[in-house]
Amino acid sequence: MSDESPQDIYPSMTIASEQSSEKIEPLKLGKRLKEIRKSFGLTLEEASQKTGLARSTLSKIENEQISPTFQAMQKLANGLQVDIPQLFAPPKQVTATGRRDITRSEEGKAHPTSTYEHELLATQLTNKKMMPFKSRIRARSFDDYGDWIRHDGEEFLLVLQGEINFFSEFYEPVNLSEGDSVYYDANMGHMLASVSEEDALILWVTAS
Amino acid sequence: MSDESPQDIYPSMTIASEQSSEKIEPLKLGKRLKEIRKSFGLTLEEASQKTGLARSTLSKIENEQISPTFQAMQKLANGLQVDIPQLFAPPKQVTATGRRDITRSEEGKAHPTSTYEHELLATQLTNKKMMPFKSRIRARSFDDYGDWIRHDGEEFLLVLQGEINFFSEFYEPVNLSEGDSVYYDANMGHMLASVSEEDALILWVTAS
DNA sequence: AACATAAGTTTCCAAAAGGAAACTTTATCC
DNA sequence: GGATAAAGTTTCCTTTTGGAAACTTATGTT
Repeated sequence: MSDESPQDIYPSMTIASEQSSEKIEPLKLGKRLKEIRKSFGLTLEEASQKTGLARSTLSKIENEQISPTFQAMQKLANGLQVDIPQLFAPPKQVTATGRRDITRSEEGKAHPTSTYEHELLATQLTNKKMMPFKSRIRARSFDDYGDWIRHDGEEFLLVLQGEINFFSEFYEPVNLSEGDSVYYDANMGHMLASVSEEDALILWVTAS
Repeated sequence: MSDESPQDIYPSMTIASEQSSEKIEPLKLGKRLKEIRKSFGLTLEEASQKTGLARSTLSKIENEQISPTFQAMQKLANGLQVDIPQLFAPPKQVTATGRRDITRSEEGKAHPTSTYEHELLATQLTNKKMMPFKSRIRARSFDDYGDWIRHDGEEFLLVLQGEINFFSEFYEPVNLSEGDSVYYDANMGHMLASVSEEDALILWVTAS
């Protein structure tokens, strides 16, 4: 489409390819924490308020002058709303350098079935970690499907328009209206139906 | 154990309204550590040798009399040959089997900054592959940010309301209106600003 | 430029963690 | 059961962390 490839503009984008074998991870927690804080656009003071740790303590952790206690890390994870494991995630290699794909409203790839009508998004990019698409929900009841839908990975779903019933194998059906969302394990049988007369419109994103 | 349905595991899955967002995870690290040590059939003395931590220290950690430092946890993970996230994983179900989390409109965890206002979704589930949240974009120009936002993983973004400018390091800025979406490598510097008078509302999902 | 203000760092001290050894409990002989 | 050895806990003390405030470095603003 209209998007030029980044390489053309910045051909020498340097991606550090750290190919160290199995070493004792230094695990730059401090650096990592700083990244996270910055990515939220927080100052030390703001982070301090959210986590309940002193400004000075955060500074020292970030600069690796001290090693936070478990309790401190709990406060960090809690206050900054990241999973604790995320704090430990080793600095990942960047495989996909500077890519993006824009999909204009109504321009996705259609993919109609009797119950859904999928509009795949960001189809220009392959090998993505996530697969986003919008769907128009035609189904009106459980019976419109043969069986549970079930596949690998996790799924996130947000209602864009209308109102749906979200059925799932291990739970009671739930009613979701515009703006509501669900996150679930897609191996668990699931299924959607529009509640109202109109078709419902939803966005969902899968990752496996 | 295997035919336990999620209801048993998550009996009080509150669909209606999960109010108390102020729960600091208990995360019985001590108990967990003891389990791991026992599962290897190690005594405190042996574990001490493997980890380099004193017998007494291990005992105190297991009995939650002290909270280990990050360094201590590295030694633990290293000596016992488990990765750190595993130390935090709940004892039984390690992966997200048959789980789900519903977030009602406007009920996410607020996370305001001067430029964004994040509403985190599905916060009940940890260790997710994706992290979804809605944001109100306050920023009106590039200058409202100090620098590019940049972090690990990939990001998907959909405009729910309003109109935004999507700036990114290697491309020209793009205008996105309601229904438009972008998928991009989050390591590439990026940044958003609302175009119109009103704040814009977007959904985004990150995966790393 | 000088000034004012905010962000980040360092200092100093109270509080908590880590280690050596003493102590208590549990298991294993006879 | 009593003696013995091993496993685990507690005590005591040193080292390190965490917080308040002082200090230094950036970022405006006039």
